[in-house]
Amino acid sequence: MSISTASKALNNTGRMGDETRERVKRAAADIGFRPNALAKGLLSNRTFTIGLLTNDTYGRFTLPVMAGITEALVDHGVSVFLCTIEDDPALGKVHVDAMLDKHVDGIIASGKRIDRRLPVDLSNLPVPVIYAFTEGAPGSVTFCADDYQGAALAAEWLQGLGRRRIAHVTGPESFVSVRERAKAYRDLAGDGLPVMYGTWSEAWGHDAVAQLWSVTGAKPDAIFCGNDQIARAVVDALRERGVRVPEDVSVVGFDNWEIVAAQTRPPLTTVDMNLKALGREAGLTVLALAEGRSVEPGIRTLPCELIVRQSCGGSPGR
Amino acid sequence: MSISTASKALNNTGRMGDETRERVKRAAADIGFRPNALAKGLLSNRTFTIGLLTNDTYGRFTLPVMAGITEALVDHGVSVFLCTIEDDPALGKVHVDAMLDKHVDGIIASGKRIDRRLPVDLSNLPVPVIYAFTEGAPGSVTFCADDYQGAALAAEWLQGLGRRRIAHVTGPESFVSVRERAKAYRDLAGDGLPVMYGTWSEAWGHDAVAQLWSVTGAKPDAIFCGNDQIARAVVDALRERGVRVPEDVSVVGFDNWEIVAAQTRPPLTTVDMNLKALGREAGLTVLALAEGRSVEPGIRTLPCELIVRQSCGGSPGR
DNA sequence: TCAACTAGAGAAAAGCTTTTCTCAAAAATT
DNA sequence: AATTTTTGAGAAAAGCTTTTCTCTAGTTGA
Repeated sequence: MSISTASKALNNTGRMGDETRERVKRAAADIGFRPNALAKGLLSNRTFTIGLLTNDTYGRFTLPVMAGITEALVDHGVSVFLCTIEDDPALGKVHVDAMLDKHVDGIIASGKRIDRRLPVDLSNLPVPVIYAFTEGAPGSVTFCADDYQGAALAAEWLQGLGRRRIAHVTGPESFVSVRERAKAYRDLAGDGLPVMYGTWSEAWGHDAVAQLWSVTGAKPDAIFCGNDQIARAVVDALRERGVRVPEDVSVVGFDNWEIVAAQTRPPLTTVDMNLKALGREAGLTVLALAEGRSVEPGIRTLPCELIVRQSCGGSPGR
Repeated sequence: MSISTASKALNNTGRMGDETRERVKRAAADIGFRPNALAKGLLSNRTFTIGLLTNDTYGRFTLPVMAGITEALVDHGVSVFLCTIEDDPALGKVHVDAMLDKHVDGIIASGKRIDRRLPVDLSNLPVPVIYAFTEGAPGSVTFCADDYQGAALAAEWLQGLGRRRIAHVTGPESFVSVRERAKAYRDLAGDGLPVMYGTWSEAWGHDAVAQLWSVTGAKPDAIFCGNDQIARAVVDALRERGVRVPEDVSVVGFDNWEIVAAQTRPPLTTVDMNLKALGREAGLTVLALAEGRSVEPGIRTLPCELIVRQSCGGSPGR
């Protein structure tokens, strides 16, 4: 039995007797034969391997993205190198070089905010690069969540519940996401209340509540928070003041970070950016590029989703 | 110029004139030549690639371990496939098969508790397997944190601060880690107070405080918690009751999960399991095995470390 | 001046698959 | 029965490096 015949039998290519083909397959199964992906890759220029580059050390955003990528690609036999670079250009280069040496089929760059680049040059690489939840190079394919739509979802939900004096306590104005969310808030629910910019910390959530409740006059009946950590602190601060959530004030978070949103009392109604779906899209896109299919460049915005828990009142159906 | 001469020049092997060697190197640098790792791997049976298998979807434990592995191995040119399998044996097999096809140099299995196996058979694999923060097969190399020592660290710290009535609020007794920590607590500080087993949730932390403060008589002057989430809830519950932390009661957590420990008010003094160091050791060990060096099998226990913040009083120097 | 070495460079094989080409034998056609 | 066609299988090359072996030309010593 020649090697080439065996190869053809296993790949269902070439022409040969059914009996021979079956015999080869059985024998291969018997000895537990596994084709060497290295040899295959050497020949086909496909390694069924991609690299995921990120500077999100905690994995807050990258892990869901990664889960999506893996979910989409595992069926295609693709494995993922995860490379965490801590805003260190040298480390970034080392990892990218290692990935290129290993002939990854493509690279997905990810991060922790959509208006910052990774500290590494990914232009003119011999493999396709796509960006997910990080700023992409001009002319590249970039996936990100629709902050405006997500914030609108929150604002509309609060209004649908009858809330009229809605405050917005959010992160630093330097973030594009913050500005987008604030814009949606102002367009839909910003009736006179100024947006309160701060930091992404619980401390800021406490502070903000203190500020809101220190002034005389009507208090907000809802607070839309820039992320779940702020929302959690807001809920805690309100409770400490004897303000009931959700009876007196509804609170909405952003991110749907289970670990925070579900542990808050009451659990947070919050906006989910669908990072897993984003990862899936990114994975399928990089695969398409790796296979030579052409993909329209540009920024693809994926819709957010409102996860209804108990911090607003209302129920999933409204 | 022949290919073999070039190869020898670049690898500093063979004998040839210095001038020739330099010329080759310069030319290689000029055209940006990168040796193909696939071809190299085909020949040497080393791919400089390892797989990290885990069922810890949130990455709470796996990400620090991964960071350690990467840190230790990136200098050796090793890249890491991260495969998250959600307690799904079929998915596990798919990932392991994909890794074997790609001829990883080794596999590190990790998880979210040290007394559970991953739902996938890693025995009799053609590559070395080592276990980090998950239960290993008999005769394997396993790394884990020293729960007893870590808990002892906490207990001794509290005693050193003059605390005498120390309570222990922890997770489910079914966890080996819980039992180990409770043992250390009882050996060192369990003067009559029963260990309070519960769940790994903030709700349980609140409950436990309610229980402790509902009985008449002397209250604890310190609470050693089984993880940071419980500790956080304990601190919150105490504050809500008007009990001052750390003046009236000292609280110690476990895990040093920054996201929780640092956001708690006051920030938590807590036990760090040094998962990054654990990852480093695991990485170096799997590399050693891949290189054919022999490694003593058994369970390697790495010491924990106390991270002093403000929930106990005291200062890093005591 | 000739023999024996040595230095430097190239040729070839190995590692594992897939694919294309070739070839022999069997089947079908005239 | 002879020729063409089809079928099944093997040989060889390609993909990229490294390593071992071979060979030529130049050098050294007698």
